[in-house]
Amino acid sequence: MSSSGDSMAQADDKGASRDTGTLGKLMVLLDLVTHADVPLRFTDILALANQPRGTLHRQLGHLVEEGLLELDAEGRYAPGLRLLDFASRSWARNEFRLIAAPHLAALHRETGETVHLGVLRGSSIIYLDKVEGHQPVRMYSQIGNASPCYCTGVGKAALSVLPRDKIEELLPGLHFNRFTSATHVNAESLLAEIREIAAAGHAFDREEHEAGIHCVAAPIWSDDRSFIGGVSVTGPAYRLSMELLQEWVVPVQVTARKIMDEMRIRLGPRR
Amino acid sequence: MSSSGDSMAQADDKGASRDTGTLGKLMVLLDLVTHADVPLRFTDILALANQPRGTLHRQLGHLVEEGLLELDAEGRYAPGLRLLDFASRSWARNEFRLIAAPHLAALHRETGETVHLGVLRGSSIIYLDKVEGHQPVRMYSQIGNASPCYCTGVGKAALSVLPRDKIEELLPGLHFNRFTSATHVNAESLLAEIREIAAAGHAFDREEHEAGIHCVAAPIWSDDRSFIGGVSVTGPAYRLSMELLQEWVVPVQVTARKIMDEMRIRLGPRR
DNA sequence: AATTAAGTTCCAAATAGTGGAATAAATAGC
DNA sequence: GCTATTTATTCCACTATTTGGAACTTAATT
Repeated sequence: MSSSGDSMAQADDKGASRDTGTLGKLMVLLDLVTHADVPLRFTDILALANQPRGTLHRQLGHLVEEGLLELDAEGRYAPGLRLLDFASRSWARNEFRLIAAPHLAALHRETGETVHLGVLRGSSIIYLDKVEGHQPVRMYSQIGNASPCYCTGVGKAALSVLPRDKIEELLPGLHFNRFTSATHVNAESLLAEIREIAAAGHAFDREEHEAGIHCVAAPIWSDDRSFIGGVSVTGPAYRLSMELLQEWVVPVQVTARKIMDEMRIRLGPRR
Repeated sequence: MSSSGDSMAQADDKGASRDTGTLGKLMVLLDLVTHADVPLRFTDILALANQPRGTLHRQLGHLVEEGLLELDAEGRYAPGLRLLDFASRSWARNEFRLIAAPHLAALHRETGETVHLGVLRGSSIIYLDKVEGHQPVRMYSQIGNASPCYCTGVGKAALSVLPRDKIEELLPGLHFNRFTSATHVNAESLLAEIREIAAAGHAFDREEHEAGIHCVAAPIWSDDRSFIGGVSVTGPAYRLSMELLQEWVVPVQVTARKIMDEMRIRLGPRR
């Protein structure tokens, strides 16, 4: 549940809003309401969205009518459940996840720790799958979550295989949020580590996103780098010592390799 | 995984499209692409959407740019991963689910079978949670899925507490899809069973949606009936005999009752 | 190389969105 | 219980976006 409230994991570039006309304006609103962690009243949204009252009112009305937002009896707006239906289909059909699933399970068996699969979207990592120990997992608590790329193992691994020009496009747009004392807070230190990761072929996260959580990750990419993600093994710092993290480097890399090999076969080599 | 491909679980009423202007048109497209079970090419969508080429092209472009759809190198459109981020937030914050979760777990412990929690949205049941045995659940395979109301235990239980006028609004819009030989295929037989269910306070599903699957469900509703859902225990027909189903009726009803009581406390009595 | 199909761009006309202001409804204060 | 104040909703002349037919470009096929 904890990491669910990461105050701001920008799902994509912010500033220069994309030119998607009416849709773009509505998506900004949807983002605003879904990223808040309590239902918002009309006036709250009015303040955040700076738009004229009339306009905002109609826009919210449309979003509600489409089931993307829900309006309760007390006049508060919350994310709508239609989003779940869309998402379940998006997830069920995702080819990358389907290919990776058995390899994640194998890695989980080998390490006994939680395994994550993530994809780079804009400057965020979207978690696509998770294999966790023992009890039934509250999956939505992690899957689908967008987390920043600069403070997660998968994120930093992904950045390490991003072409130079794409990195330079992305860096200026980052808003560094100091989650812990170990979080990167500027592009320079991040870039320096990215270079080390690129050379080593694996990334660590030592309590950069969440206190007490360690992680080791390896990147996954398509030949043309149009697709970039990563796989990681995560666990509590007291259990995943530096020695143990080091020990999982190869298994994680091997898993990433196997997934990439299978992608090349199933999705064709060029991409 | 199986029920994930239910060819058509209409997420809401079809025919008379709601008046949500530009957004409505785009949502129809998004629905179209997410409900297909393979990625669609431009021409495929052109045929399904009957819209002019130019218009469709721009609309798809906007959806892609916003991350709601993804366009691969071969020119095929698939659901976008941004949908996952929205959904994970929608799910994580859903109060009904949060309230129900411990009661579902208790029911699972008592019965040892799979427990589902669903909400009525339009003429579909959207599954909000699932507690399943043993191994880590592939949650998205069921959670978030929209299934028809007329052939699921939760769906029929929900209909049984829907006010008369709402039922009559809903029935004509239903498209009965014969999933098995036991599926209701017309409003009359459905309505007759709904009345029995209303009197009894519980619903059975005996292989109406999926062959070999039995289920017993009880409705959950807010005082003003603005919110309607249900809880169910599901399992293979060979194990859940008619006798055993009968035996779970009370536990399922008690669970529903407890959830409703807690909703009244936490969300206020009127709704 | 020619032919067909698939995808992309263009722009005047039609439509839908905008935003300020007025109205209505709900809350709080007296 | 009435008034003041905050909050939410409706209205409509003005403006911006969407529309859709056709022309154009690119890729695949014969």
